[in-house]
Amino acid sequence: MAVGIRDVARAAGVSPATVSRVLSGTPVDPAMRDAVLKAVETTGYRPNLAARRLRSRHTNTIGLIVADIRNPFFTAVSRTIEDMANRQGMRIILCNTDEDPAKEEAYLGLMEEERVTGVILAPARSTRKRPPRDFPTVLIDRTIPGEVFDCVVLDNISMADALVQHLVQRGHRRIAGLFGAESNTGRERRIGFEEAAARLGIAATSHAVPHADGEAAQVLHGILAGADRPDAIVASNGVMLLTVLRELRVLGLRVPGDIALAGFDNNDWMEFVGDGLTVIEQPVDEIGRTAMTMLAERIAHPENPARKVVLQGRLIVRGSSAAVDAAADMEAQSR
Amino acid sequence: MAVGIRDVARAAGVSPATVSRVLSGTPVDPAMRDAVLKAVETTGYRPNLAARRLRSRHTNTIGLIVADIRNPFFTAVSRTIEDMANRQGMRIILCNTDEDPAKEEAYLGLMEEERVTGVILAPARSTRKRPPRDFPTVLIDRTIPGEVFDCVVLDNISMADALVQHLVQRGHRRIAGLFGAESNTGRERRIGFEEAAARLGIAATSHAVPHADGEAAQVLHGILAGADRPDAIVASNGVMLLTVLRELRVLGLRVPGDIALAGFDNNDWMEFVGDGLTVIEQPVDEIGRTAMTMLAERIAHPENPARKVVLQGRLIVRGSSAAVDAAADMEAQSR
DNA sequence: TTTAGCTGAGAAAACGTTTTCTCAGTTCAG
DNA sequence: CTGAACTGAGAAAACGTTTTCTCAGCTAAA
Repeated sequence: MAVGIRDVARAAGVSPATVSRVLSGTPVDPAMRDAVLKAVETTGYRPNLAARRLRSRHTNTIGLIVADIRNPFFTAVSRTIEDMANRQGMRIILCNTDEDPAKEEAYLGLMEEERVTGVILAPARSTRKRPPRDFPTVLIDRTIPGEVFDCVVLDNISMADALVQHLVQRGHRRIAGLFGAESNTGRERRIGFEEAAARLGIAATSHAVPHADGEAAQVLHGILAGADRPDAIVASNGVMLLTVLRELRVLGLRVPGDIALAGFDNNDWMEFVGDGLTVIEQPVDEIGRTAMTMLAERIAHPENPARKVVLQGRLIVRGSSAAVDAAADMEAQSR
Repeated sequence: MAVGIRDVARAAGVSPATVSRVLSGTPVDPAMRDAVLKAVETTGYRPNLAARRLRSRHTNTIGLIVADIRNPFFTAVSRTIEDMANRQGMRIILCNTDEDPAKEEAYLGLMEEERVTGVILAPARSTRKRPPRDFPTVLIDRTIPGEVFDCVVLDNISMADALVQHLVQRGHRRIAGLFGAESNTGRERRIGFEEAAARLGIAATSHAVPHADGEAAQVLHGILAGADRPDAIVASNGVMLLTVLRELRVLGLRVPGDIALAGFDNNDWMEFVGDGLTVIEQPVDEIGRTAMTMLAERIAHPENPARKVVLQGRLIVRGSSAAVDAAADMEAQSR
């Protein structure tokens, strides 16, 4: 029933080894080559990848482990990675951890059983220590505290700083920042936020927002309904930004009329809420490409020291006074 | 170096076959069982999935082929599918076709080489004929014209109808519909749109919008800048909806003040643009679950006739007059 | 007690490739 | 012209499992 390499060999009048050689590009007598290719055609032969992987000991498979593919940041990075992998004849196995270290652990174990060529991992928030594995790994989005690892991350401190700077430039003086406390990403953004506020001498307060959605709204309610309401909010990630929007609507506050709002991660709809949301856009494409490249280099040179690549994001200014800001920027620069 | 099943067998003082039996749950003497499990522990044994797949002839892998994982509809469905698959000990291979039939074809070929257990496929727009494959397949989102196949799709006609009905109920009388002409999904939604308009006796015009983004904007411009501008627009999918929003902003038209806008596919940000966008929400979770279930049934009963499952969406009414509508609905129902 | 049937575990085959080994036929230097 | 080195393709081994085969030791029926 199923046609194997020996059937092709028989049809072409050669040995299975020769068929294998033709298929893998090893130089072979042209006449034989043609006969084999024709036999492949007529028999409808399809190589069995499981057998190939078992014998050849490379799987051409990379594992991609993220918290949740529905997070647009991960979606975008995944897409770039899948594209690159496909072009290199590689397969992607996609895994969602839901920020659960146990699930992450289970998937990493699975990757070992798959004998993957490598793994690109966005660690769960609370991952503390990465047990050494048998495969090369590149971290994206987050690092693991105290561990030196190949990773490609955003320059969170600078980007948060840029956001504050922008808001101050727009005239805001009472800025509240909402940050996740459990990931290094959230912590770094908070540092950048606080440093910028201190440097610019404004009254900014940063808050650690619990991950549970209900609690986040509660914290937020306290901030917004309090005595001196901030005139601008910085949200540390996409989920938080939506939570803020929801709470603002509950309180009947308009953006940007009553309060300004800025955040991280750009999405195609952001130009349409209010007068447009100002955000830091992550270089998702570059992150994906860099991760794949680093993985390839790690595979080629297992003994090289770990590298940390820190990429810059892009401030996307939106809103009614965008033109004004641009003018101010130019003026500032010409000085 | 690498520890195999024979190493475990040696450590446990049993034969490799027994180790295999323990691991696969075949009943085995409890004492031996414990010895094997301990040996697995101490040796750090990890089964080699390639070998297991080769010998056992099932891969526990399902292929998931979509146009673009960045489309939130596919993202959501993928997530559900990955979850279910994981729970059943199955792996997912993710493929993006970019609506390119050649890429789709290549990926289907790849799935054969992987000897996948089955495939869940969202056909490319222009896929006309599906060559028979060696694996069970379930289609999602779109069908293939003239082919009878297991598939799970939205009741596009009814849903488009519901959208028109809703807009008319809100007092709109000149509705323009924008539909993709190349997919059966777009065509069905157009039919529902036109049927509803005819039945309700309103002046609705439906347009086939080319896929290329530039052209779409151009067509749209013609519609919106024309003599009698429609008072409501129905966008057949998420991409088109964003194109409309963009064009409306270019023309300085406000939603819903100057013109109403409704569409397909619900997203978490839609409550924040204008007074909220009214859409048909697809039952993404149910689509994913159904697809997986159908795949399992197809595998169990290869000879059963193909089934087409048509699911209903949910009309999510948003916007300033939502309360008014709800009242109107209740009144209508009490009659 | 004898023996037919059953049970459970080890031995060996099998899965479909790639890779190593081998060897006949060539080439080329001395 | 001889023989050493090379070339290219077939034969056979190997990859790490699961499954089939086999057989010793039991159980239970006659």
